[in-house]
Amino acid sequence: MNSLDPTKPRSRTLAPVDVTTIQERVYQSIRLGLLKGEFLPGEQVTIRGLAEVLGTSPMPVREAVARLIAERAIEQSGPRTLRVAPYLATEHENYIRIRMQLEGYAAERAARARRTPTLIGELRRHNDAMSEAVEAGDFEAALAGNQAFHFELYGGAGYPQLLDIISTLWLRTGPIVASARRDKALFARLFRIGVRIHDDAIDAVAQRDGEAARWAVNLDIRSSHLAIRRFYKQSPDTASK
Amino acid sequence: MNSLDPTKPRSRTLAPVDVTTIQERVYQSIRLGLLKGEFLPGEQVTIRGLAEVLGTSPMPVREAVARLIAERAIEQSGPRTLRVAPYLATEHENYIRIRMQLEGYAAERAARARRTPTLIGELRRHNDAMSEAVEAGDFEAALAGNQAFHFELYGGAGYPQLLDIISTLWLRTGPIVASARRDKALFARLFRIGVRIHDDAIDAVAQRDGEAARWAVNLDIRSSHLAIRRFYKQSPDTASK
DNA sequence: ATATAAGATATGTGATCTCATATCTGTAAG
DNA sequence: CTTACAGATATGAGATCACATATCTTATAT
Repeated sequence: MNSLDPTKPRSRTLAPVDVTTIQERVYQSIRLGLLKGEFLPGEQVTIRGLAEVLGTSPMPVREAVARLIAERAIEQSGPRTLRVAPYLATEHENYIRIRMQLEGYAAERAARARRTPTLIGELRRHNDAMSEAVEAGDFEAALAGNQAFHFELYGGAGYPQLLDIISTLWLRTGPIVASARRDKALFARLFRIGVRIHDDAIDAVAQRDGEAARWAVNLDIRSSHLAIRRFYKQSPDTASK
Repeated sequence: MNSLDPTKPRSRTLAPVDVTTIQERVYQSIRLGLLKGEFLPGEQVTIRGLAEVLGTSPMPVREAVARLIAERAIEQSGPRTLRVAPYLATEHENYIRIRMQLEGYAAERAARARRTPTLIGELRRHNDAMSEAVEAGDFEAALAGNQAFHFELYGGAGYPQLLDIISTLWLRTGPIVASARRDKALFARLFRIGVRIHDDAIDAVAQRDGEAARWAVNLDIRSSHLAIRRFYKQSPDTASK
């Protein structure tokens, strides 16, 4: 009563098939694209266009876009027009302040949490990867490393709900940060500073100093914000339009 | 060249028609229902069912629901099943902590902001309305008054983005708080305490004491949380199921 | 009376079609 | 060469249809 059980076909090496909905995969795909900087702030998108690029029909894209609109990553700029959230100086500054509150809190909690040893190892790993990527000029990898570092840290706080909210904030600021990588020099400088601040954050976690961890993260966010602001000040053409 | 301009028909008393999309109105309607406690935590909903109640086709509801899923107000509990976010003790506790951070911050900023005089008047008005509603036993109005008070206060901080995030958090905890009103006694007690704490918050704003405002709001959230937790502990049948 | 299986129903997902209208394109007039 | 207008195109919104399958009903057999 094993290979003859009709309810469970005899096991072959068939890999389990992906049963997630198309809508879900479309959503994740666009989300990743936003975080990787494959969209410019303010860039117009169309449902049919995305559907064609992703190789599906408009239907699943519509619902994925609806979700992204709810997360304020995409917005309706007119009666029949969708665009990636544009860069608006004061609005962005507001998001930065909120991020400092939330991510600072997450870092503080992570530093004071239990299982810091493994966490520290992971943080070091991500930061090293980021550092190497920056020196190698691989900005895409540096961006990914930076993101991995932050979410590893915040994940250490131990509540998924907080991570979830923070990630939607990254979704909004993602295209803005990522598009600034076109200024190679600025980006390299920004990331080198980032690596050093991350080291401070790691030390803070190692010493279980919540206050210092919060401070380091806030410095990281703030310094990144200043660089971004300068970038958009000198080339405002990619802004709202 | 006034009443003969064909581009602008001569003005009558015709009220401008509502041009918002059905989807948007459906979304707002469900959202309000969630905040007013017209849905129980964990309650199953169907797209076709909502469409019928709202008098539209399933299409607009689908996208509205997609948005609410992104906001974690509705979730998919199975392959083809949607439900209002259920009450889960630890998850709810996490949201409470996040709310204390964010709403405390908003209150602090509001207290330190400029135009406090008019703000204080509005806050008093909402709190009085809430108080009267509680004594009259009109819990729906009390709930609305409480909500109005909080958002008036947070709005005083002066950034819409923060208000936006807080409101999605209320959307998640809304059905949980609202459904607890079935215990009349508990609810009355909870709200009487709330009114007093609001008074403290108003005083803090009047004295521009940011720290005190944060403290008052956090106390309000915490005390509400404790009451809710007790309610669900004594009647866990309405929980996740 | 209970348990099992077959049939019916309900439901989210996806595709396709229609529609009103905003936007683009090209041509002709000034 | 510029401008204005008409036609064509593109786009989001909504409706309808189709489908796979989970869930509920019902009937039958033990």
